[in-house]
Amino acid sequence: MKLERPAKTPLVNAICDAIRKIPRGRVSTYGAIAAAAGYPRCARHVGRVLQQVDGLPWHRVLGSGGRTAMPGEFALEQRFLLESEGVRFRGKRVDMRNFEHRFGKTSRKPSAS
DNA sequence: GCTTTGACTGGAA
DNA sequence: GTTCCAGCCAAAG
Repeated sequence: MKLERPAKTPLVNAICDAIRKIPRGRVSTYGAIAAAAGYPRCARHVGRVLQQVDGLPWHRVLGSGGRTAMPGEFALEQRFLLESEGVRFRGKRVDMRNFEHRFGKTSRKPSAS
């Protein structure tokens, strides 16, 4: 099966790939995805890619600090999907404190400091 | 090739 | 604690 790749540019392709790396039950931020894709200053484009490219877990993508930038209904849809994956919420925001995915970095525990 | 826009970010009110 | 303003960067028209 071929994965849809409407990415005409490496930016879209990189962001698309980065989002696919997010495991289930985990979330990430636009800035983190953009940075993982190689464009740390292009967080805005991450959101644009999510709309252009379908098949991506857009519900796993949040704004900085877990703040959602979307309209109400989309936020509810997103929240429902995340809860289905086991992601907990902290009031109106996602508990990124423990559910933020790290690209390339092994989420190792602070054994020593 | 220039202009407009955008599912963002971070800081200040 | 949340909401508003201004800045950044690349893609689309």
